[in-house]
Amino acid sequence: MPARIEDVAAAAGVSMKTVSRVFNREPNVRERTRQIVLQVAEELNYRPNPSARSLAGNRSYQVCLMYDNPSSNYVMEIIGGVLDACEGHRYGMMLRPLDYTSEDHVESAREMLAQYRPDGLVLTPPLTDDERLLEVLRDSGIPYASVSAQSHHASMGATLDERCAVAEMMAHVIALGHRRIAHITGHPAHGARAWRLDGYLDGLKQAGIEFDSTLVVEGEFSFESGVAGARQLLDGPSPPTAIFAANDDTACGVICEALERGLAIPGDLSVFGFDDTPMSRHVWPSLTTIRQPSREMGKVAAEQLLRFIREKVPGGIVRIPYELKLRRSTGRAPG
Amino acid sequence: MPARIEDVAAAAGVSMKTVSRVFNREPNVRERTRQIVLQVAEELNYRPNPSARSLAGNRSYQVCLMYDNPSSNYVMEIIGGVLDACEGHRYGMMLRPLDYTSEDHVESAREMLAQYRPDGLVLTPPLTDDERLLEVLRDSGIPYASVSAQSHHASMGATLDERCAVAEMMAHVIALGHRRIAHITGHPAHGARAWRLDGYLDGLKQAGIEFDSTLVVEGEFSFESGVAGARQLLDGPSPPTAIFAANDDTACGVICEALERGLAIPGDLSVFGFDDTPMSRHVWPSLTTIRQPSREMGKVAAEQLLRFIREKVPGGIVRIPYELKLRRSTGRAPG
DNA sequence: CTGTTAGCGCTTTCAT
DNA sequence: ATGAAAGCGCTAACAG
Repeated sequence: MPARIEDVAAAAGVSMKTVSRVFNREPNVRERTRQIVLQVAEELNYRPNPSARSLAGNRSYQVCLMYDNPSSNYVMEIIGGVLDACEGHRYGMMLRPLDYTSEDHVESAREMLAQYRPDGLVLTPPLTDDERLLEVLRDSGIPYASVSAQSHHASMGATLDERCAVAEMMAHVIALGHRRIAHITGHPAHGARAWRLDGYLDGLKQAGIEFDSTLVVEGEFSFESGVAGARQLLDGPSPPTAIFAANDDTACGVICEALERGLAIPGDLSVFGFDDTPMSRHVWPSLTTIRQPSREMGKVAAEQLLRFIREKVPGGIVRIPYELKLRRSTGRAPG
Repeated sequence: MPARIEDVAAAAGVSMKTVSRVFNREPNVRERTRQIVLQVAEELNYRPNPSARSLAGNRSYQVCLMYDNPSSNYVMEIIGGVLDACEGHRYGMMLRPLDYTSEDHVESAREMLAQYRPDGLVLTPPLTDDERLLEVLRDSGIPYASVSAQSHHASMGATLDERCAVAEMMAHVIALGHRRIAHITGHPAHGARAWRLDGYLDGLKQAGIEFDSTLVVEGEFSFESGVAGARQLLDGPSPPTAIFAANDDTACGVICEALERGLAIPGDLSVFGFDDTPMSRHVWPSLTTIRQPSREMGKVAAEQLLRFIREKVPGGIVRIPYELKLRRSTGRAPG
């Protein structure tokens, strides 16, 4: 049987409450007393019982990560970040996959809240933009932090200036001589679709290149939409010399379709994506992309949340820096 | 405030214990009583409090998934499977990433067990083969199930006959006319290294092809080891016409290196991998590989574990079927 | 088949 | 700065 708080209290010659104070880092414990308690606890190999703590404290000491699997890599990075943040706070993490296209996903979220009572939530895109879900969360009074947070949807989280990042990458590609640059957009349910599209438009405008609507085709952040988009663009009357795919999956679809047609990359066509997934280094040619430090963002979001839970100080939205990754899929414009 | 078991008992005109029986699907409750309890609970929107349940029942109602991130996709699949299994049992899942190369990973595991007291564990490779870790688990008395279970390491879990799968794939490639087939092995810490190598040897033997040790080079399940292995093999005096890479990551490295040298795939070189990761469909040319239904395996392993936890019936090791995925990276041998 | 009683190990509240 | 007492909401053990 593991040692209980009572055992530690007895052995240290103090009350249970004092031991509790020490373990919860509460004030009003003499340093000397604290030392004794910690040492005795160590000797007895004491670990607070999480269930008892939760029950008595009326908190679950659990944070819930809700996601709608956009990509495994992305979610695993976020998971890692959230776990990192939880570590230091003696908090656990629970996972809740949600399919935002399903009719009852909001109901399912509500049910989860009722059953498991997490003390807070971390949300990833596109759930961060799901108004019906956010409404339920706000009604429930459970605090949440967003990865990829926008101030009108969340009060805390981590964010990245995707628009600015894309504009910067556009400038780079334009400097390589490209003028006909196409864009395959992201999925409409994601806020990122608009931010990345805006960055594309900004890039054109800043270079004084006129917008050509035939160079923008709809995608959905998938490999398949990259293949389809590339087909549409490359079959057009005057095809682009460069394609900005809204994420790396889409970019891989573009690369496949281009190679399939015998085009050289980047000789005939430059391609760039967004996310810097591991795959972007593992395809041929390696993919120029924009690095989004997802793990860091997950960690920061969770930290904002935990700070709020524990200290009731409203955590804000933290801006995380991006990074351009220039690889082999982009090069000088042909001709 | 949410309804408590006491409220339900009062409203239903029964004792707390009867309500408890109903919610825990225990026997000895008249069907009529059961109905009433369930209806009243529904009306009061009652949800059992997990902490109270754990505390009183001296169980955490949590399963811990331990992994040493071989690949995000793999882990996410397993997570999905374990969550699927937990769903029906009102169990939660906690995550414990472990780095088996770190000196203190066993200690860290022990600490986790002491703090969070999961009722059972699900292990993924290569932790399934980590004798020091397994010893700690057996000492602790906490049951565990393995994904990719071997009977001498685990008493329950899910397994897949990798050896047989590889041999079957070898037969296919040999039927395409290949004789000089190389192998880039997996990481030595994984049991899979040996199983897949054995399958390769079986394949050669069954076709009466003599084993050539210069055609086997060491890898480690990484993209980079694929690149390095391909270099070594293709630079040799009489290079192979086909390469079996121990997993898809490695195979991608092989493909990249081959394309880099201007080789046509599968015209000059056939390549095949193992795992059927999403990437295998998203590279060019698409990759011939062996499908391992990881999610299903995670689910089955967790189910075996949960059955054991709840009913004390020793779960066994369940064999899961594999599937050959013939894609574009393999073709007739040149010449 | 159903109920009663006594905790589980901690935190809360209030007293000192 | 520290402690005593009273629960948190449930299940275990036993009684009927």
